[in-house]
Amino acid sequence: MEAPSSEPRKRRGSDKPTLKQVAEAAGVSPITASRALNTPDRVNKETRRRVTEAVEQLGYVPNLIAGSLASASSRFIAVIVPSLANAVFIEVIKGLQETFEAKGYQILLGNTDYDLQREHQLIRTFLGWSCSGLVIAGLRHSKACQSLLEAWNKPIVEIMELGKGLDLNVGLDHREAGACMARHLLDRHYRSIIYVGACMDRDYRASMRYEGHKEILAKAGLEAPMIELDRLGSLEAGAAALDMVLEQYPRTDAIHFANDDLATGALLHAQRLGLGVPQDIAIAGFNGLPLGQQVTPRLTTIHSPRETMGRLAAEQILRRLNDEPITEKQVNVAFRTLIGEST
Amino acid sequence: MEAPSSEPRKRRGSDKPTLKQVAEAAGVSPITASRALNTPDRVNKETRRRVTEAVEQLGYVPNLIAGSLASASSRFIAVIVPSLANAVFIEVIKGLQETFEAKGYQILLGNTDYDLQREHQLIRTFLGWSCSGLVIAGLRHSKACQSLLEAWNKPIVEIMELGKGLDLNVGLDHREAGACMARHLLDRHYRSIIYVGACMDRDYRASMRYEGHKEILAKAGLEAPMIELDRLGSLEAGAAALDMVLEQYPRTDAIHFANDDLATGALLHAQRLGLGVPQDIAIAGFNGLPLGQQVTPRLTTIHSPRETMGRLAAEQILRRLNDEPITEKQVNVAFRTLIGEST
DNA sequence: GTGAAAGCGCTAACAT
DNA sequence: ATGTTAGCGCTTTCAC
Repeated sequence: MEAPSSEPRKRRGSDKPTLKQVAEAAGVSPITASRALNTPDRVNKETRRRVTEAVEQLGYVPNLIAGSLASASSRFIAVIVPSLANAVFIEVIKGLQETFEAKGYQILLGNTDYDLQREHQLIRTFLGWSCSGLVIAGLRHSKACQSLLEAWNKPIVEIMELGKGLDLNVGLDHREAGACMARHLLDRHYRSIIYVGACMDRDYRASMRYEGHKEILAKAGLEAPMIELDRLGSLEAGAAALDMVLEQYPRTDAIHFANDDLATGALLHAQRLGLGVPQDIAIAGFNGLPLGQQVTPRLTTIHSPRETMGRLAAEQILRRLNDEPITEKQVNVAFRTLIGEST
Repeated sequence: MEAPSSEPRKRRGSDKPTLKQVAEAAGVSPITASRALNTPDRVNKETRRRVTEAVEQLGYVPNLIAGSLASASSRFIAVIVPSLANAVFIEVIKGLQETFEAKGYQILLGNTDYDLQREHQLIRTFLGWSCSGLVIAGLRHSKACQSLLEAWNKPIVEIMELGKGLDLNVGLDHREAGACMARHLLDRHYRSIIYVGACMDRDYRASMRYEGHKEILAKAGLEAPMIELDRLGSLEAGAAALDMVLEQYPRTDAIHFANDDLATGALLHAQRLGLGVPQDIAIAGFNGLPLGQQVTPRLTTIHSPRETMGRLAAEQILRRLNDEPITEKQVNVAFRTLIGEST
């Protein structure tokens, strides 16, 4: 028993082994143990062996939090998206995750639910984790967000849409994509073309595509009517949208949907109604999801390289973190038109 | 200018304001500032106001890493899944994410790619972040993993399949699900029934369903042939599988697919081939994805409540973290049979 | 190649 | 309700 003198207070909660204990077991100082684990080349081979052995024997797991505090960097990458319900963002995340994980970075995923307030909150939290970089969907943020990020001198990539942003940018030209599809529909001699979007205040990239669409139709001297659904894109919503179009614009010969979910839903619904696609009505989408390529007729759509976008964004960040030169701060991700039999 | 005496070395890299500076600006001690932010009720209203004001004015963002180190807890939840390519896991993650985010926990997502080695590595890393809890897909882990987790006394939930595991469990009874669909097919008087799975060494839950399927057919005195594809489930793979079945087992009258992707792919392909579903061949799936409910004929399948599973798993962890009683360590998530016109 | 000392920014423990 | 002190476990800085 110890003498009952006034002992200094202690508060180590967990009994997990620390680097200090590993060092003791290996007969070296903590800093050497640290080097043996983090920069093995700068340590004598024999020393290294003894440390590794002590690690094994004690079942030591490095406390990454302590390491991050001491080194003021965390190997976290903040990723902020507006929704997890949308397959598009999921695939982007997949590309990011794979690229970052391979380089030893851990993603911190945040979901704003299309709420700029929430976005700001998330960013504050993530900055608190001393992230090494940030990937965020979209170029539109709240004022507060904007200034928070401007003051933050770590790499930032804004993805999905093309444009000058805070730092780096990887995205596609939605206006041009919309125009591209409109041109295709005109080429096929459709003249009563309607655009159908869903919650375009949130999914404002869909309205960018509509702008491109409208512009092309205007050049051809055509009106560009638009229907906006008040719920997010889904097969069900697409089916409902077709009904609306048939009722409100019975003379329509082609529908340009804001995404493949809507378009495919409409296509399948047309079959249930006994309507011929494209004879009675042509249908086009956007995204190039596998689904649209498996239905008959195959959906005409524009393929957006989502996973690639994630990968490219991650590579840009990694380049910055490794002090490699960045040739272009703005990366225009090409899209590809998939012509099916639905138009 | 200071006297050129031997100053103690300093190393504050970033110039971000610290809690200490906030405290100074507010004219209180750091710990009071800390309390004003973390436990506002334990601080005088006026003091709180001054602190908040200082925070605003300095643009202070709390250093969560330092806080975690000091308090030995991080509000991180580790989530480990075998794949991000599979819609099933995405929806589970969605349920987890929403529930945890609402309570101020941050998910740390790890993807094993069905590699147990990788799983072990991820768990080691995540333990290093002092996670408050862990959610992991599946009951099968490597020996090393198992002992690492047994020694870790924080809440763990193993999800997807039902069974006694390390700690808590939220899952469904795959054997019973497979049996259930087999019974349905027998009720509909199909007798040449084949099971089609994909990479069932990885997706071993599909083979559990096959076991249930086989058992029921055996009771009816029927063989239960099985085809296993060597690539993961997808619409394309389902289409290819249908071709294989037609060639290898031409007398088949029903196919029980391991998942909806395969089943729907086969269903759409049958239409391309001019085969009647279910007259020429019946098709059943598993998962209850929206897709299968939008094709004609609608797919007969079993709906697994994936997002709910995520939510329930999160709630179990939260209960543990809040020291609330856990009534059942094992939660059997009910599935629902969706009878379409494809069988 | 190795080590001693001094912090990283915050909070638990123990006062008052 | 507020303050003082002593860490949390690691890495940086500087010295040998």
